[in-house]
Amino acid sequence: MIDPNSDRAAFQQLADILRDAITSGALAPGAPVSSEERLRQEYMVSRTTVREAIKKLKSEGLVVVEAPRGTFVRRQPPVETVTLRKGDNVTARMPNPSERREHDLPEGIPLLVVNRASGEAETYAADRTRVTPGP
Amino acid sequence: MIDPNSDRAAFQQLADILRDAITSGALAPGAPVSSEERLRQEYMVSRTTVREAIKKLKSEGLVVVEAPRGTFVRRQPPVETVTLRKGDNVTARMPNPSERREHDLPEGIPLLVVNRASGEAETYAADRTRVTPGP
DNA sequence: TCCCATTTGTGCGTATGTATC
DNA sequence: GGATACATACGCACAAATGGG
Repeated sequence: MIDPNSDRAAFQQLADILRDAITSGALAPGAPVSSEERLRQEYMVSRTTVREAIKKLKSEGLVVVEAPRGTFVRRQPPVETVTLRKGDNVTARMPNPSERREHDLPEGIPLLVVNRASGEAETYAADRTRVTPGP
Repeated sequence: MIDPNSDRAAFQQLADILRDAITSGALAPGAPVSSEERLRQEYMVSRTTVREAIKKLKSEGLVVVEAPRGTFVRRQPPVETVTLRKGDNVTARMPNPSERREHDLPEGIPLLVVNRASGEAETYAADRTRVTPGP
């Protein structure tokens, strides 16, 4: 499963395996990912390697870690729509810690920034928001 | 500088210190961040702790690591504008590895996904793109 | 060209704390 | 209370790439 002699790092290979399982649906939203210890045994790597892989998936927004319950495939929350008016624009970036608290954002979820023509900026959790042009 | 007895983890405290330096402008875009070894000595923590802090800032899009040259404060690339038409919508998420390669995205930079009314989806590097409603 | 110091990447082990079950 | 599981933090080692002399 994992080739220590590959030029691709072991933790990357493990992340790839788990990512495939998630995106293919083999691991459904809400499903638990094997514990660090189980993954360590199954793939014959160190716990460090397992944790690096999990951290990668977390940064991609694919899993949430609920210590010490376990690691789970992210569920998709319902999406709300924000409407753009003329002169507005939208960008996205990663939130700072204060913004993460404010929006209750898990790691790996970007912030949608809506800059209104008035000069004010509104921020939204990207996993819960869709932006459309005004009617 | 770093309080080992604080309830805030050491690596978080270090990330906070470096983040402040960057957002305040004390560390300008393009400027090198001290090496892991220097930070380790300066703040009296392990290399693991330093690396956790750097990884945090990377996931926030604040720094780029150019091994083995060093770690640098991110420069802001020029921004291009994408126009939304009626029936389109925009979301954002973190890219998968293939998308990161395709757009040459550093870590910590989200992907802007423009879903056209036609059903096609376009993706853009969030740090180089601004989306506006059509005329 | 070659050597060397620097720096980051990766991986191992270990230990302690804390929250959940 | 005990077992499990994740968070944090320390140590060490080697590889690979860069840059200077």
